[in-house]
Amino acid sequence: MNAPLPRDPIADAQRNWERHGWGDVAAPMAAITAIMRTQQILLARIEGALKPFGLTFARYELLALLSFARSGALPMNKASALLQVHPTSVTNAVDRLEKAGLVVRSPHPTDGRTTLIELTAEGRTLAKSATAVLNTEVFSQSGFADRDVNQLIRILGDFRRGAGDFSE
Amino acid sequence: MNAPLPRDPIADAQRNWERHGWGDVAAPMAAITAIMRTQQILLARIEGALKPFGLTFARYELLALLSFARSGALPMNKASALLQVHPTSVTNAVDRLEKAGLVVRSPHPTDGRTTLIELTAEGRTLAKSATAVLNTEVFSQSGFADRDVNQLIRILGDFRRGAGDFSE
DNA sequence: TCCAAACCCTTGGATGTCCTAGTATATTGC
DNA sequence: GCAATATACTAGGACATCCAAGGGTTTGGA
Repeated sequence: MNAPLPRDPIADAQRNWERHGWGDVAAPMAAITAIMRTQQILLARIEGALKPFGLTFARYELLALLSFARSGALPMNKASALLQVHPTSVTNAVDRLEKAGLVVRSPHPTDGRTTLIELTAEGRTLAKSATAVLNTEVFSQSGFADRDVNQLIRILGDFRRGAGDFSE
Repeated sequence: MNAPLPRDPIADAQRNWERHGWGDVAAPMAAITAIMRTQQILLARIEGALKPFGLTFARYELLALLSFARSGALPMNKASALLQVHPTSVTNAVDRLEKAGLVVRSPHPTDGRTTLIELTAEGRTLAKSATAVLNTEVFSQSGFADRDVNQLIRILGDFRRGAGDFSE
């Protein structure tokens, strides 16, 4: 989009932190800010790749999750837990996916409180195509060295475990 | 919020990718998904720490940026470039900060197109307090090991440079 | 048995991000 | 000098996320 900046703004921020007497937390501040910016860049790439399918990342994630479920269906609360987003975000995504004919809501057979989300044939097909494009256009050219990918998986895995995401 | 999941959902996704014949991109997919989730966790912590100040992270970042500017003022387009967000996002943040009396818009002395954002005394004080809290409550207990922090800075720095953020 | 507590999903509201367009001001080039 | 192009900011709209609250369904203990 924009021309590259002459200097790394996050490295500058780190120097500012040090200069103002917060040297002991300047590095974690910089790491966290870098994660924020990296997420923003990656999300933009992903959304760009999904746009031709009329999907956003949030909706794609839900489709992909369903496509890996044995029956192609999951309770909404389970989807919320696995995607680690607020239940209302799932409601929102399902509303739009349903309107697009990619999923259907159906009542849970034994628990009246629960709603199942089910992939339609069209939804399953679209998920497959979108995954192929994401894989070839985004994930296969992530811009991370192979060694670094494994480092990231390990470091962020430790972090997420520490944050209480999973106990494994 | 929620109880920890029994297993890491991202590791599961990685296995699903491999099982479906996308083994060559399963690792980058997992790393990218982990970045997304980590960002979400960190953002929630930061927003929580800033809430008592009536600030969001977006608004805090702008205040912090201004507080490091020599004159305590910056053109909006410069802020947009340094924070690496869309100009309309800066407009939005400035609207709210101005309404809260933390910054003021003023015309650029020589360029009629440009608007300067300037910290008020109150804004400068609040930025200082908020920074202190963020440092002690979030950055100093990031949950990353020191070694990992440096790894992250290096890996994500390489990535951002490769993505065209800066040329340095 | 029966009511309170727990759980599930949805609605409505606040924010943030981006995109597209529109208005105003500068710069460029002929 | 003036028209065409580039820049800067803002208005309006689409989406996503979270929180708070409300209504229906289950569960569990008195």
